[in-house]
Amino acid sequence: MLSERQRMILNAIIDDYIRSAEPVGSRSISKRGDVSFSPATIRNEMADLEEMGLLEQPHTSAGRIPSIKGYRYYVDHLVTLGEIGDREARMIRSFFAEKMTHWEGIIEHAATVLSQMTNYTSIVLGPEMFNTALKHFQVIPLTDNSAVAIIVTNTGHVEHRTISIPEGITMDDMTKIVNLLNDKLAGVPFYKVKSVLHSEIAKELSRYVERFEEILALLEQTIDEKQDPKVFLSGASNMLTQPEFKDVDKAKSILGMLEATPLVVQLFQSNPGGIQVKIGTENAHEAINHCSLITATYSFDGQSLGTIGILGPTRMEYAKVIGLLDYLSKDIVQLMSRWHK
Amino acid sequence: MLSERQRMILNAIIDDYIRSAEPVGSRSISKRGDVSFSPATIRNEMADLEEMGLLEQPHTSAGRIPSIKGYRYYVDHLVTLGEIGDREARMIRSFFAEKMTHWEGIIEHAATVLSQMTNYTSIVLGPEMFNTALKHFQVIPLTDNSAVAIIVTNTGHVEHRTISIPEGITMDDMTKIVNLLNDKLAGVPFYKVKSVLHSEIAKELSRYVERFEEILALLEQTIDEKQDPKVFLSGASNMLTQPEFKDVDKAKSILGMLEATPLVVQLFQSNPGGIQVKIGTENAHEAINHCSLITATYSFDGQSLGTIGILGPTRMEYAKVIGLLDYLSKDIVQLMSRWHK
DNA sequence: CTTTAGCACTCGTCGTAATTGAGTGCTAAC
DNA sequence: GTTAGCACTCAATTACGACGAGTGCTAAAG
Repeated sequence: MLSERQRMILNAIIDDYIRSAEPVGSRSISKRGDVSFSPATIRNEMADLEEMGLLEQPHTSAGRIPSIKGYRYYVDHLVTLGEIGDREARMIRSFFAEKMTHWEGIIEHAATVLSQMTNYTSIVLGPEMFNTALKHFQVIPLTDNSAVAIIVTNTGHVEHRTISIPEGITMDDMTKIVNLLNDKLAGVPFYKVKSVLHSEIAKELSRYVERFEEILALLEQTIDEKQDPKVFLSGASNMLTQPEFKDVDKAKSILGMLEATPLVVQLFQSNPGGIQVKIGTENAHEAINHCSLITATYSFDGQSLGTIGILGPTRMEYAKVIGLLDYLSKDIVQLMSRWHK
Repeated sequence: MLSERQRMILNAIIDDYIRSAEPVGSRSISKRGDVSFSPATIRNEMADLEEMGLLEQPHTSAGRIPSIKGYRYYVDHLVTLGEIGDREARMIRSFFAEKMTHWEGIIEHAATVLSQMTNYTSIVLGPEMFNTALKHFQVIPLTDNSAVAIIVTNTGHVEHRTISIPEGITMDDMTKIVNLLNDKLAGVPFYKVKSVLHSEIAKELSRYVERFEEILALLEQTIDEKQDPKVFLSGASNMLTQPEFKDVDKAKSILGMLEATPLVVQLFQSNPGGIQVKIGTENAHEAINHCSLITATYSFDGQSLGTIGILGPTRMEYAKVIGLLDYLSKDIVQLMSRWHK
């Protein structure tokens, strides 16, 4: 348990360090308005805080910097969400003024705006198909032996793939099957599609169409294909602005990791919804052990539409970022429901 | 005009510099097997080459490095396309073994593979809709007042947008219009869509549907919407491997530029098809004045399907990259035609 | 006339040493 | 419990000399 004074000092140190990126000493804390004790007193408290593991010293004769545990305490107990600044308010307003054409577009654009507002990197994860339901399925012939298959989900998400059509299958057969699938599969969530296909549809289909297995297999594969969620990065170069990554090797390992979609997806796992903060080594990947990741999941009507994450150094402006993310998330949900009212 | 010996020396210097990233001196050239003259002789030639603007000296008492003009000469006259290495051959083979589901996917994946093979950054530009023709247009209702509009081009490219449906428009009217549009617009190239809409369709439509203008305006806007081509980056972090960008600021200005889609699109303008090399200041943007960009446009059936660019330092392995790009481009075209045979 | 050996000169790089100063911990006084 | 004073530590900065790679020029050799 921390005393009131200790909390003030911890707060002051973290604030200072977030601003300056340099170890902060007792003197500079003492000179701030809010903690009016002498450097010596503050030094004593600082030693205590260090013993508790909330602060650390890069070397003797340097000031203190917050430890992971220190940041954790700060985020959990100390941070007060800042007001949205003028500049931010303007950016958000113009964000909502733009015309949006896809779900993904909204989230992506939000991420771009966020990375500009914060000077950190933002990461967007597309929606998981898993929980959504099929709305419409269609095959559009392209040439004699190729076609485009299009899948629309109830959230308005669209997937498409080019498929090649086996020799001897007529477009007519294809259409029959696609129609039947639409009848039977509309509204079925994707995780059930496979079983419904086999239990209800296969038999019925056999009456209408010859060689139905072949076509069905093709379509099943088309609908069911697992794929990594789309990952969209914005402001990755902002990472290079941070003094902690002035060392190219560190920067490279982070940027390199961000380019590997599956690794990024891992970072976002265990997402209980709402806003979540992962600090330093709390993150799933070693490359960002000196970073913090703040994530927000946007859902509408109970279905996750995507996740936005802001990645910065552990010394990141938690108050600002959490505030923005929170604010924006409410606005986005509102926008979506107005759109879908 | 260069003498045979000068060309050999220039070639040797550039090769060396590409390998080592360090200014190369007369001695080290002389010690290579292929140019057996004394350092003094080579120094004389080097001074001449410098006078011609093909080489430059970072400072007195350093070796020479190639100038932009030097690289240009090298690329235009000296470079001999290397054979594809074992490792590369294997990667390309496994690339073609994977199952592809969209056009874009092929090009994107090719870019990923290229960036891994070369350790440079690869940039993919999606196809220009402009030249393609409409294959199919469809509107799929989502809720009472929203729908997904889907556009399929004759190249198998799919675009989609969510639109909101004005109060009082029935799905029935919508369907009628969409059907008519499909009849009339199928095969019409996009740059003509707008005029065809107005000249041929508007009048006919007025017979069927009330409030047709409103719907038509909506759909026109949907189909005609200009948008920047998709830009896809791969291996951007490879940039940080290059010793010339160990300075974080330089790296940041490059990566920052790569994140601005319109700027990247500019870089790719003036693309006559085939393989093109832009060296240093020949590039459209200052941020990559120390980079070279090698681009290849992939077309099939006369229509551009996308462009791949490889971005590296001016000191880049031209022979290897041009060779790979050339090789891959032929394979991709072949794959596409087999797919569409 | 071309090529090459020899040599003085330039200038960036590297390693070492000296200096500086921010910050601490401890002790003793308030 | 708080604070002033002081000795001590250690990273960062600066200064300096040695080193060496590489050049340009001159004069001799082919």
